[in-house]
Amino acid sequence: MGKEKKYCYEYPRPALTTDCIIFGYDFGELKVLLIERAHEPFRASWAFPGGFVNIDETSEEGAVRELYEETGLQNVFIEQLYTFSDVDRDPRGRVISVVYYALVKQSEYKAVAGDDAAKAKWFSINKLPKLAFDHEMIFDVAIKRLKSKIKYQPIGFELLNEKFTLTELQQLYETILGIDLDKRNFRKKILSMDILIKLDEKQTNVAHKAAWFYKFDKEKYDSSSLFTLLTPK
Amino acid sequence: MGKEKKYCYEYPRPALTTDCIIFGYDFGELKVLLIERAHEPFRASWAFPGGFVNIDETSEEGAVRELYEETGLQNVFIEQLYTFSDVDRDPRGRVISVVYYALVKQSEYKAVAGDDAAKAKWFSINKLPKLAFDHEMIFDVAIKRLKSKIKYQPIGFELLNEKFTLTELQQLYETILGIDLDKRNFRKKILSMDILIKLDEKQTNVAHKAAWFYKFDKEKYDSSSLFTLLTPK
DNA sequence: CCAAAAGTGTTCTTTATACACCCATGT
DNA sequence: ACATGGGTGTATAAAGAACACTTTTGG
Repeated sequence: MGKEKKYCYEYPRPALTTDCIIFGYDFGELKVLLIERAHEPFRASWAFPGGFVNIDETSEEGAVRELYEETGLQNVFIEQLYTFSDVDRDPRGRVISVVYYALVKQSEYKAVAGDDAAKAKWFSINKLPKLAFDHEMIFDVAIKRLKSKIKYQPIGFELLNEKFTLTELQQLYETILGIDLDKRNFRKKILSMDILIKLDEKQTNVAHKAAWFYKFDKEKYDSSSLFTLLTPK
Repeated sequence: MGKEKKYCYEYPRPALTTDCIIFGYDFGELKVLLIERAHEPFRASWAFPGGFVNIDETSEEGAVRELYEETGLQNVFIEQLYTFSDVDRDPRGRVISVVYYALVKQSEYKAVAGDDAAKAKWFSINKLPKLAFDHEMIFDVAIKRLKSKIKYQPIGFELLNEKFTLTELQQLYETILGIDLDKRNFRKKILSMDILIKLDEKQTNVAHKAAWFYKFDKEKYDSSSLFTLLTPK
């Protein structure tokens, strides 16, 4: 009786799913969280977490829910990426997917691995396995968006801890953009934006001069307008 | 028999629609094309052209098809904007819409008014009527996207004729961005990008010095990387 | 000859880039 | 005392912004 087809319409309708590319950052590497699929199609393949959107929730609510169910993650930065609607993108039939991307703070990064419910695993974006469905295409769109977005919106903070050093922030930018940045110029620029708060706290137990911690000043950012970290090329 | 509900599924599915914000440019004004709705809900209200996506077409194909059916427009620049999925955005039930925006060349602008099939009408974006559904919200997203996009991608050309003068191009930018630009600086910048071809042709029958026509060099643009017309603020 | 828009360079200011040494801390 | 990464300033180059007059054309 679980297979009854009791929802009927005058015209055929596609199924609506949502997927989420979850970016994390660890040890100087940009990573994404993948789920090993338990069922056909693409059983045992890796895929971005996602699933069917309920009839009483928005696609974003669905993405947030699936994210929690499959990875245990909550309260992450999430934003709509693109809607994929190729007719043959899913062998089960017509399925369209509203895809989101999320950024996970380092403090929450570990939590995922500890979640026993899901077969979730972080992969460096340079060593991705073969992906299910059209998820390789989706990934390409996501990484491109992240690279371009980070240049003019301070979303980088979402991948670090609440408190971070300027060097950590710089390394994050270098990793995502794949380029080296000059330390003095980077600091000059990011500090001149006036969106960082220098905390009264330094690193401890480091075998070198301890760095000051900073945090992102969300209020100040929201009240200002956009900024640009790098001039677009 | 037209009302038979013969497409049945195990779980409820939202209906999938697509809408299209069509931007045009005329006499120094940025306009959008609206359709007067012939049926409930929102009968006699104005709305962006759109409709249900067929089961064998992508949302973009649906948008292109609806655009043609409702306005006669073909071969326009079109790009996905955002997917709207609020649970109560359509009184008929759960309907999600993958929304696109399109840019129409001036040479095709008139064609629309001549199409007798549709109750289509251009409205200045400063004098929009009340819109159906959540189309006011959709418009806000679209205009914001257009303003930000035009700063770093040469989509402005899609709103002019094949041949245009630099003054026309400048006025277009001024209209969309709502700011005045310096003539000499604008020309210096746009010409230095090397994406315009100066034609061997001038204006005729103008009561002032005739301006040279230019056209957009798509090949050169595609082979280069992004450019920036204005530094983001 | 008048009105209207086209076309054209230079100066100044702001922003970006390149670059090297001393400092604090743990081992 | 040494190895490690933290923190800082200045000079040069490039880009952006401000600004005014001459030219061409039709009426």
